This record gives sequence, structure tokens and C-alpha cells, in this order.
Amino acid sequence: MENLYEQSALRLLQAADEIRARLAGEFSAVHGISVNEFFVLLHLERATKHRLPRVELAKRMHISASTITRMAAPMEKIGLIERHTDERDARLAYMVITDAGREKLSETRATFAKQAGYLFDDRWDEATLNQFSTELHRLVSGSVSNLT
Amino acid sequence: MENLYEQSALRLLQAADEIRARLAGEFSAVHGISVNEFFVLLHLERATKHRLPRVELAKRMHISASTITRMAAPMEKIGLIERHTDERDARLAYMVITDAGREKLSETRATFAKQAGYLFDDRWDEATLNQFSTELHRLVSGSVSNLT
DNA sequence: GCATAACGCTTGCACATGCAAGCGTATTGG
DNA sequence: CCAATACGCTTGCATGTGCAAGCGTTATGC
Repeated sequence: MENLYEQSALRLLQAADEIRARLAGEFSAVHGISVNEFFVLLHLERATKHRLPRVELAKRMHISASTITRMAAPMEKIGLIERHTDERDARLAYMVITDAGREKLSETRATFAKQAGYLFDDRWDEATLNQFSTELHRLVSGSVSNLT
Repeated sequence: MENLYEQSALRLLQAADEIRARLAGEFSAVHGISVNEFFVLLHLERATKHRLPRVELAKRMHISASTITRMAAPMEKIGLIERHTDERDARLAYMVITDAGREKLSETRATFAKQAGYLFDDRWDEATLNQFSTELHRLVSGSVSNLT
């Protein structure tokens, strides 16, 4: 590999694919939601007032607005989120996480944490992991999507 | 964030989403291929004899065999890969990268390297980046999918 | 040897997703 | 004010993807 940036980016993508594939399987089997639905809940819980306009959530998740529209329907149906309108601007349709959504998120995060443990083999020492996490943070800190 | 594994995995996924989204846009606009097609070419070029059975490639890319079948058709049509049969085992259908595929891969890797540079802001010092890359390697080294 | 199982690939179906167009609402410029 | 533009959301269409079933080939166990 000639270029160290290239090598690192490649490894980053592969590591992410790996954990995403594992998460998809277990989320679907254990919690009945997709990885993207998990991220919706996570973004909403951490947003100001626990709500976001659809377009803003789309930007943060790097997906299209139409996908957000279509993900929202079933999540509302099973009560994980609600749709709220803005008093000042009738164009805005906020997505708001419900108590049931928080409960689901909490359960799912336990699975997430477990899989993260597997990924890191539960054997990274804290200093190394801290350093690694800090470097990852440097990669995402400039992004609107940063959750951490 | 309570759990450092959890935090790191989250940042990893977000960083990967970010670069994947950028790559998708530029690959499509400049080279006319998808990120997954790029990975197909990369896996094939680095495989023994520059070829892989469909099932093996599917495993390495964390996607299903049916997706590989469907990706192969248009890539054969435009001459990036060829289909070879195995003399001993008629079940196997190798995907083989062609010279045109290598050419396309080479052009696309230049774009990849450029985007990787943006991701790392072209400002990471070599020691830090080396360390970071080594830690990423630790995450993927046990995987069949490792390309680096 | 032959029946059974395992394997590799493809296909039908359902679902997820992006793009572009369309609709209604808010903002801007004169 | 009002026309033109921008914005947020939804929908039709095309495409990408996984799962399960099916087909042909190879391996296994008796």
C-alpha cells in the first residue's frame, strides 16, 4: 500500500462494514429494528428538545430526505417516535422520540455496547483505546453528524 | 458516553459513513462506478490469480451471494471483469479482473486517495497516522475481508 | 456405487433507498 | 403588497439488496 491515508481509510471502511453487518443481524433478531432506525433514535435523543426536523436528521445521517420520510412511518406506527408540527413554520415536521423509543434505544444500546466489546476483543488497554477514540473523534468532529 | 468501546465504535461508524458518502458521489460522477464496484475490483486484483469465486467475494464484502451475482452482470458487460469456470468443479464461477478493470481501478484509486487525504485533513503527522492505521488493522486483521 | 447431504450459483419476491418532480409554506426583492 | 424564489416534505420511478427456494454439481456415508 503506497499511501498511508489510503490504507487507513480502507481499513476504516472495512472495520465499519464488519461491525455494521454484525449489528444488523443482532438488532434485527433481538430488537426488531434496523441499524438506521437505531441511529434515528440516537440522534433524536441527543438533539436539543429530543427532536429534529426531517431534513436536519437526513443531513446528520448522510441519507436522503425521502428515506427519512419513509423510515418515519413505521417508527411512528409502533410508537418509537411522534410527529410534531412547528407553530411558527408549517413546513417543519419534527420527529420526536417517545418514552417507548427511549426504552427501545436503551435496550438496543446494550446490544451495541456488547458488539463493540467484541469488535475490540475486550482486550484493548484503556490508554490505547482512549487515544484511538480521540483520533476517530478528530475525523468526525467537523461533521454535522457527530453524535459523540 | 459511558462506555469507551461504545463511543469508539460509534465514531468509527460515523467516520465511515462520512467518507463512504463522499466516495459514492465522486465515484459515480467521475468514474461511473459505485463504491461496492470499486471494492469488487480491489478484492479481485489482490486475490490469488486475480480471481475469486462469487461466494468467497460475497463473504469478504459482507454482502449476499445474490448481490454479487447481480453486480457481476453489468461489470462484465462493460468489460471490467470476466467470468471463468473451474476445470475441476463446475459449480464455481470465478470473477476475474480484466486489464480494463485494472485501468478503471487505478483511476478510481487516485480519487480514493484524494478523498482519504481530505478525511485526514492532509495534516496528520506520520507517526500518529501510522499508529492509528495499526490500531485499525488490529480491528480487521482477523477478518476474511481484510484487504490491507 | 448410490442415496443423501452439502455446496455454488441464480431467481422471485419484498423491502430499502436516491433522484427528480410536485405540493404547500415561508422568505425575499422590488 | 405581490411576484419570484427558497425551503421542507412527500411521492413516482428506477435501482440495489437480502432471504428463501430452486437448480445443477460435488462430497459424504453406508
